[in-house]
Amino acid sequence: MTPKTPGPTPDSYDASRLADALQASIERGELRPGDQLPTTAELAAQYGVNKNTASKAISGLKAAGVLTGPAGGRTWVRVRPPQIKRHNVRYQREKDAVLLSEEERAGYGVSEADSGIAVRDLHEDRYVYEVVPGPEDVRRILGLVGEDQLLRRTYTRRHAAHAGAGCSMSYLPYSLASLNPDLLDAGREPWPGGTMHQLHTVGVELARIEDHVVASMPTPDEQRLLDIPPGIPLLRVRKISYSVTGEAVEVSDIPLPADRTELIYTTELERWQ
Amino acid sequence: MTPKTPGPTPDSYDASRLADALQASIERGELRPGDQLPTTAELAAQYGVNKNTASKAISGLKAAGVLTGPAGGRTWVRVRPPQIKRHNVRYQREKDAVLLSEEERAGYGVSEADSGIAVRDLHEDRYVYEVVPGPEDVRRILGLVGEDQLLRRTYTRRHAAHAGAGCSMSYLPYSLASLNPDLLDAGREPWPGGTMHQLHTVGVELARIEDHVVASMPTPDEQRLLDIPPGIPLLRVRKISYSVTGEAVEVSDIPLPADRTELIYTTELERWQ
DNA sequence: GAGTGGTCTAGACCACTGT
DNA sequence: CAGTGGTCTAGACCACTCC
Repeated sequence: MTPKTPGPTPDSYDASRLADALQASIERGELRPGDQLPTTAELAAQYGVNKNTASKAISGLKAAGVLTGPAGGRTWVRVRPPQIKRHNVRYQREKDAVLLSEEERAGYGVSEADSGIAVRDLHEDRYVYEVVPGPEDVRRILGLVGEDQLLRRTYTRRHAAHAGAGCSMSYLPYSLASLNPDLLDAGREPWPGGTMHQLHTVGVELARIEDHVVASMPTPDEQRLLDIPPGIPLLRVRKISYSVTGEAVEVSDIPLPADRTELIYTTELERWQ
Repeated sequence: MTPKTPGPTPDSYDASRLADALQASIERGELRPGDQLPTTAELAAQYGVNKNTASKAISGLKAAGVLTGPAGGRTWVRVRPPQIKRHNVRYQREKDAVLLSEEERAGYGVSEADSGIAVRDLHEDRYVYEVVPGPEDVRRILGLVGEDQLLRRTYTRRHAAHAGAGCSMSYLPYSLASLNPDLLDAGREPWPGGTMHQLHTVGVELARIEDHVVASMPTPDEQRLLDIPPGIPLLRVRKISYSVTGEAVEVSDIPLPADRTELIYTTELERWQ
């Protein structure tokens, strides 16, 4: 309708203006989670821009996790996943639980602790055990040399309602894990009591856990696996467990979608005097 | 040269192929950090695509932090900023330092600890002190009610060589900070010994520090302030300090560019028996 | 002022979804 | 099958930098 002024408008382009308008419309509640959007052609006509520009605005909002929908299908407002908090005090709790009875330990697992999806929700679990050389940086941390092998345990948990997924990858020195044949059997998962209890069965007590936290964008594979939109960063936690004798005995890599994760680390300080 | 087949090629578009080719060229060392790239027109001719498509590939790599350069100016390979590690054991060290002499404390500051840029590098510091009501969530954490005010201290550190910047924002209850008039004077920064020593001067000893870590994309303002490319996530650390009497006495918000930051949190576990 | 990066329109096409 | 989202080309234009 209005005559188009081609070229960029400083600090505010047609595409970003359309995106802002749509996002405001969502925040006002005119568009609710699950609602379908008009087609790109309709939006283009409605806002007086080219179909191409409307498409760019839509794909930007999809990347930001505001909208979702398959290419070729309709677009709708994304249902925001529930927030999850991951607190390091659970490391001490998990250690305390190791010495309890099996019933009391039930419900605990590498699964619950590391995937970031609560057990009470409907979900589908999957465990894959492999004996591999493993990545070089993990080998160095665990002090492996020559032909030493690693037991890699990949765990994925998928929500029944497509509301996201979680996963973790754990590395143990094969020489350590093989001391207890049960530890090599994926069929025995979920192991009651988690990794700390598994290590206990081969005579290892943990003294210290380090979390190394970085963030980066997900790879296309991770987008598929974790069911996250592109444009949402991934918090990557590398958990390294040290035994009381000082050596690293387990490395876990845990990718956590940043749009639903808060990490909380408490550091206790020694009192003066 | 080759006839173009329009439309998307599944899993690999012309734009992303060009981007991959350029990135591979950088990794092979043919293009070194600081080197200028051909113009978009030259790239388009060279790779047999439209100028428009070449532009899209370039802007994607700029967002990813691989390339950089102003709009309207030439594009060059970005110099990767040095990696920085931020370890929670420094909280205990900072507490230990509070009781030392002033000379021994020198070099310590809210600055060094929180900005993520080492003091030995050339830099320019800037402190802004304000008395404000502050955001609602911070007020709740610090237990403020009614007309209570906050002292907000904004600190920014900028590298001399344009190789990045750091910043942090600290909130103290005004009623607490005003017990020592020196704490209200931005001219006295950098304060030798950091925030923990400042709190010591008003009779507060810290017992516990919580770091709440999330990640999200930077706002346009933050891109400018922190000198980071869009498309690089931001690790956002909210540090909450608790006194020995159990109440929260300081809140610090520290945004850390994820392309140069690793957070390390050590959790010590109690021994069995 | 020429050169350059970035954005918009217009038209065409593809791979996919499913009112 | 039509409909839809996504991408490519071609041509035009603007704001910016500085070859």
